[in-house]
Amino acid sequence: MGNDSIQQSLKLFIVLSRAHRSMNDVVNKYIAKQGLNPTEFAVLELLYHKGEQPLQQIGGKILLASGSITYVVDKLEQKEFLERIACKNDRRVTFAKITEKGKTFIESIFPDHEKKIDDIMNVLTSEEKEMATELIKKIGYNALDQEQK
Amino acid sequence: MGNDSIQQSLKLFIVLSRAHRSMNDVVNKYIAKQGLNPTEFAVLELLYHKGEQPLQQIGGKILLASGSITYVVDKLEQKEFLERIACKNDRRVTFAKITEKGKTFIESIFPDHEKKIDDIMNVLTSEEKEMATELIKKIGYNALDQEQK
DNA sequence: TCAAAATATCTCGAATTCAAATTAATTATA
DNA sequence: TATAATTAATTTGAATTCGAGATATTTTGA
Repeated sequence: MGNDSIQQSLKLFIVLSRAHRSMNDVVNKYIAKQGLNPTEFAVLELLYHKGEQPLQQIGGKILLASGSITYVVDKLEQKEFLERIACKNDRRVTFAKITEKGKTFIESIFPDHEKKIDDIMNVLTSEEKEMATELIKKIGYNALDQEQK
Repeated sequence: MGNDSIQQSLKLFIVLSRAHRSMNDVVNKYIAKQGLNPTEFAVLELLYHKGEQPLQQIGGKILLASGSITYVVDKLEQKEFLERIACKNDRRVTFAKITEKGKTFIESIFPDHEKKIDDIMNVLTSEEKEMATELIKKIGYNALDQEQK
């Protein structure tokens, strides 16, 4: 009945939470082994794939508070994986740009990173992955809607 | 091909991550409105449903480092939602036990909390929820296995 | 055109989380 | 027993993350 439906929902909530945690633990463990924390990796990946970005936009894309960006970018700059570049037109803005050293680094770890994720997901058939993606997407969009309210 | 399969896996990974985030944002926002942080809520819920627990076991069940437990339990004790009780047999151990005030509090917010989750999940039919649960469970277990390696 | 208000961006300090060190108890063995 | 080694539990301090404030720019309207 209506009550069963709630129980189903709660169970799905818990299962999704646990899966996400386990999944992330695997990925983060590998990233940590490379000497990065998950946020640093996310920023570096973004700069590698999308090119140089204003700090502000980095925050928007990986959903990070602006204060955290300063800190993460500091770290990556110390490691010489990126450089800060002042914007000429707008003195409020600073760009972050991946360095050659950073590029080389990420290219050395990315294949294994993808393999880890594929190893996790390949417990499902191609059709199952398709279906899971669709169902979870619905949940995600609906949650976003609920958030507005 | 093999390459498509990887793309499928990566996509599923991202979709699951985003859904988890949106879902949690909804739930956490409600919890924050009640003056708790997510960890505090998790601890209180555990004590409410499972009875008094040694601090150590709280950490095990909600996957929290022992140092974090001390902090969270301090907070909840200040709010008078739980009390520390020394163990008689083993002087190393401290129990956390929910107080009447804590019980009353959680009973006042739990129905709405469950409703939020149900609202999110009910974008799926009962059959879809069943299927999503099974698929995600597989992913979660497999990730746990990968973690061992 | 200039001043005030609104907007955008970044950094600093507070809050949260975690890892390492500390303390206590148990077990093994001399 | 008594001592040392192992195991268990907690707290302290460091690392990370976030929210509020400081600074720079743009826009509005007098």
